[in-house]
Amino acid sequence: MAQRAKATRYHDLDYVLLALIQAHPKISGYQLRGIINESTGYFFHAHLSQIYPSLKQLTADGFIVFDEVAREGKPDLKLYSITPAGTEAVHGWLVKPFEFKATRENEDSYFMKLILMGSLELEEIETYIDSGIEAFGTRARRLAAGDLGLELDFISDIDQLAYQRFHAIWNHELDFMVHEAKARVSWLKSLKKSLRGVS
Amino acid sequence: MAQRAKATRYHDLDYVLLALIQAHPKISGYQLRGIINESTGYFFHAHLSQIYPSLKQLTADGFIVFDEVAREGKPDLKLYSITPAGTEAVHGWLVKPFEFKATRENEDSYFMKLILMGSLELEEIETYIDSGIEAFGTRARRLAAGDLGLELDFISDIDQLAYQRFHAIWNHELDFMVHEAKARVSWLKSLKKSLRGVS
DNA sequence: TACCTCATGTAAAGCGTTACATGATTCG
DNA sequence: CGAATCATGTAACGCTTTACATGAGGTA
Repeated sequence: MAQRAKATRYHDLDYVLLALIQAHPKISGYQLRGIINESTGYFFHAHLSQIYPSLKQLTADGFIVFDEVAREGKPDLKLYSITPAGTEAVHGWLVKPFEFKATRENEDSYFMKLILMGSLELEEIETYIDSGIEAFGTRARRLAAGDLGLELDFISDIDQLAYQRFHAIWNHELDFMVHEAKARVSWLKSLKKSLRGVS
Repeated sequence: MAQRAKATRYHDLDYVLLALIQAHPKISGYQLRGIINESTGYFFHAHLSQIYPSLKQLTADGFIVFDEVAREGKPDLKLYSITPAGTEAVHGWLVKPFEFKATRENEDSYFMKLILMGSLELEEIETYIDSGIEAFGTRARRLAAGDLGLELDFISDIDQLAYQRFHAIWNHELDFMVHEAKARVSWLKSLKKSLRGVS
């Protein structure tokens, strides 16, 4: 029985690295961390101790290759570039329909992925944006309808003033979430227009 | 040499549980999960396998106590209530100045904590809100000034159209982040007014 | 002199998710 | 009849963060 290597499970980090290497060939792991944490750090961040093993794996899988630059008294500098297999892998990830969940991390993943889509076809980007318009629109409608979100029923046995304050804060928070979801929809719509202007 | 127990490190979950038990005495771990995941789930969520050990620890530390309700063929129902020591602990956590960082998780922690502040004094809540107004205001100003945020310098060696698309998306994203930070400031300001109306 | 940046990497500790164990009742 | 909800808890697994190891050069 042929021994097949245990299938590697790729994470967002793997694809983010692949996309960044594609946008900027001959880049080091250290530089990649800089870009991830400075430019996309609000949505996504990674440590070198995650990046190095990931690059190792991606190299072993033939998605990237590196040139080694010897430097005196310092560890060799490894400058990575993407391979055709790597290009295919990122593309596959980018066009794979996004799975929406009602959490902040999930929404941030959506925006992270969008940031990396510059080299796709316009149609592909628009399909992705449309999926976001639908998801955030649905969310805004549900929140506004009170189907989900903040409920105060559980508060009991505390004084009336505290109850009213909880109420004021939670209601306000709910309004804000609705507002935010709506703002995202209109943001995505205006991005679509901008991209049409570019093509 | 007296053997001192290794100091327990408390996490946000511990305080969230404490605050929710305070707002709703005689509550079970299972019910707490429901409240956390349904009402605050967008900002914060927890599994039962985290909640049960946390409640155990909080009980051992004297912050909460429970009544055991026997049920036929089912595990005993444990209904928790907060102790004076527990009340003091949550209060200390709530009034401890919030440490702002430039990540989404950190911002969500800020809003999570705010949600639990209903039983504080108005002044304490306002101090907390003011710290948020300052932090998000500074963030909005910095982003708008281009001091931090998205930089495209790293993109190279790719075709002109892709570059322009990256540019369009990233600039748009930056605008959105500025907008969002400003929206938070005005949201916090209007919350302050609402709370004054309640007192 | 002490610290930060560059540059690669491994090891251990900590935290979060999934799976397991048990079992009654209700809903589709 | 299977799945979900209620209800408590432990164990294993996996991912994330911090610490360690090495070392040059520049800055405060």
